[in-house]
Amino acid sequence: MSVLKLKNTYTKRLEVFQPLDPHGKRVTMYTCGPTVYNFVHIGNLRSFLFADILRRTLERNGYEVRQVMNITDVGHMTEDHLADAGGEDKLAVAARKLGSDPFKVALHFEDAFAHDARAMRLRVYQGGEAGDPALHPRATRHIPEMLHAIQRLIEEGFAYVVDSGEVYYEVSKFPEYGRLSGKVLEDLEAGARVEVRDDKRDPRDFALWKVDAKHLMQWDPHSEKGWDPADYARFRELLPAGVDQRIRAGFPGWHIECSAMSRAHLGHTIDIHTGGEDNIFPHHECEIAQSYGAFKTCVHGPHGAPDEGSQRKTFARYWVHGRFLLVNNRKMSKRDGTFYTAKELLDPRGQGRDDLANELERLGFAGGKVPANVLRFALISNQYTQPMNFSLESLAAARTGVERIQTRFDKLREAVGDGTNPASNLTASGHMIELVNRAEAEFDSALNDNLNTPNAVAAVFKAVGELNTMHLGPAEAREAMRLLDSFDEVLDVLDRTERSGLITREQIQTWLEPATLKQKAVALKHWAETTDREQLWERIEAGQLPDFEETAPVEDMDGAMVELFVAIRQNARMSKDFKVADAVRDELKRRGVALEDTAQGFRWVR
RNA sequence: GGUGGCGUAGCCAAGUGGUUAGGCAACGGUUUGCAAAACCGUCACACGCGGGUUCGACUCCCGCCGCCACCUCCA
Repeated sequence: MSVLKLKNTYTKRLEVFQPLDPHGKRVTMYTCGPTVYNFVHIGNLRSFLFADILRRTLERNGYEVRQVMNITDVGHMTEDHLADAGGEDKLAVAARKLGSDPFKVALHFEDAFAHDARAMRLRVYQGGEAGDPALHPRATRHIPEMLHAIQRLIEEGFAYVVDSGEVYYEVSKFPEYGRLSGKVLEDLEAGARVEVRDDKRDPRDFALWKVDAKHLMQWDPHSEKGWDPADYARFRELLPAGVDQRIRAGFPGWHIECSAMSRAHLGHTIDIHTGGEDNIFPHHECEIAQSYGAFKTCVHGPHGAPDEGSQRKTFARYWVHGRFLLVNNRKMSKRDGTFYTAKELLDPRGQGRDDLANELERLGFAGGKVPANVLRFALISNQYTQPMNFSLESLAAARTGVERIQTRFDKLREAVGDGTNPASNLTASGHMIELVNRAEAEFDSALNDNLNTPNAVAAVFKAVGELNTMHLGPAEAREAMRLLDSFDEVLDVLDRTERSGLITREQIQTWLEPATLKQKAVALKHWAETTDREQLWERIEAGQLPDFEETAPVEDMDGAMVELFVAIRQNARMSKDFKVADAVRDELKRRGVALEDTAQGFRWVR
C-alpha cells in the first residue's frame, strides 16, 4: 500500500505522515470548526469536508482517529449583531425571536450546523461521535481552561494586562511568530490593518482577554458573575489563587480557545491541525504562540519534530489547510448573489429562495433541491490544495456523476441478491480479483498523495466503466460491490436505501394470470381500500388505466405497488397498447420511480 | 505595498522532460415498440503570451499579460 503524504503548511513541504503514537496506531486531529452565529455556507462545508476526507483516509490507512471539531460560540456577539442577523432569512429571524440570550442563539445555530453536518455525512457527527461533547467542545464551556492559559502566559512573561483590564499577547516575546504564515513582522507592522490601541505595547500584539460592555457574553474572573456553575467550580479548582487581579470582567479573545480546547481534549501534542487557509494567519499563528508560551510547546522541523536538544514538545505536528471555495472565480459574495448556505442548496424553497429552486430545476434537480450526497460529491471532487471554482453547473455535473456510480451500485446489489443463490459463494474470477486489487491500489495512491480526490474519483469512474462492460454473476458482483463499498467508506456519496428492484419476465408472466394478479392486488393496501375491486380489475383487463391518484399516492410507492404497476404495463405491452404502457411508465415517473426494460425483465429505481 | 497561488480543449479538473487522466455537456452510432440504463465513437496531436535551455517542454529557466486569495475575530 502506498504511504500517506501530506502538505505541511509549516514546512511548506510534502511529508510522509507518521503519527506520534509509538505504536503507530492512534492519530489525534483538531479541526477548526464553525462560528455559530450564522448558518454555515458551502465554503465552510468544503473546509470541513476536506478534513473529513483526511480523517477517512487516515482510517483507510489503518489509523484510529480521534477528531475534535470545536464550536466557536463565544464572546463576539453584540446587540447590533443580533439586530442584523441575516436580514430576511426566516430562520435568522426566528433566532432573533429567541431573545437577546446569546447562548440560546448560539445553540440554535449550533443545532443547525449539526443538522447540516449530518446531512453532509461528516463522520465527526455520525454515530456515537455526534453526541460526544468532548469531540465538539464549545468555547463558552472552556473559559476556565482559557483563563488558566492566559494566567500562565502572564506569569511566563508572554502577556500583559492593560489599564482597561484586557490582556494582550506580546508578539515580540515569541521569535517564531510569523513562521507558519511566512509573514515578516516588519511588514505586519507596516500594514495599517492591525487594530490600533494606545494601550497595546505593539500594534501586532493580539488580545487574549477582551473587555467591552457592549458584548452580550461576559465572565467575571473574580466572582461567579456570568458563569455556568460547573465551569466556575472547575475554574476555582484549576486556579485556586485566581487570575491576575487587574483582569476585568469580559470575554476571551478568539485565538485562545483552540489552544485551550485542543490541549483539554487531545493533550499536549496533536498530530494534525486543520483549517481553512484564512486560519493560517492570524488564528493558527496565534495558537502556536500561545501554546508555546503557556504550555511550553513548539512547532519545529519536519514531521513536527523539535529541534535537536529542545526540551519542548510539539504543539501540532502537521498543519493542513484547505483553500477557499470560489464562485465564478471569486470569493463568495452576498452582494453578487454567489453566497450559498448549505440549507439554501439542500432546500431552497424552505429558505425562501424560490429563485434558486427554479434555477436548480432548470438544471434538472427534482423539486429544485440539491441532494446532500450530490453536494458532498461536488465539494470533495476537487483537491483541497487548489481553490475550487463552484457553480450550479458543477452541481449538475456532480449529480450525473454520482448517479453513474449509484446505478452501478444498485445493479450490483440486485445481482448479488439476498445471498441465497449458491453461486454467490463461488470464488470470483481472477480477472475480477485483479480489477478490484488494481482499482483499490489506484484509489489508495491517489488519496495518499496529499488527498488527491480528483484522481481518486477518476479511479472510481474507471472501475465503474470497466464493470459496466462486464456481465457479472453473483460471485463477481459480490466482489465488485465490495470494491464500491470500499470506495464509499471514504467518499460516502452512495444512497444505501433499497431504492431499486428487479422484476423478472418469469415473475411477470405469473402475475399476468388474472387470478394471481387479482390476488396480488388485493394484498395491496391502497387497492384493498378501493371500494369496487371488480370494476377496477375489469378496467385493467380492458386496457384502461386505473385511477392512480387513488391507488398509489406518491409517498406510498413501495416495491409491491411498483410490481403491480409493472404488471399492468406489461399487460398493455403484450397487447401492443403502447399508449397505455407509456402512460403507466409516466405515472410511475411522476411518483419518482423510473422504470427500465432490461434483458432479464424490468428494473425500477426510486 | 507585502506574502502565497493560479491560468490545461465548450465547462470542471488531474498530471508529466518524450507513450490514455477523469468527469460533465454536445453530437453520431449500438441497443430498445418508444424510452431508460449501458456500451462504442467524435469533439481532444489541450496545456495564457514571448523568449531561452534541451535531441525533445505543457512540464525547467527568464520576461510579460491576465486572474485569485491572504495580510480584517471570513472555512
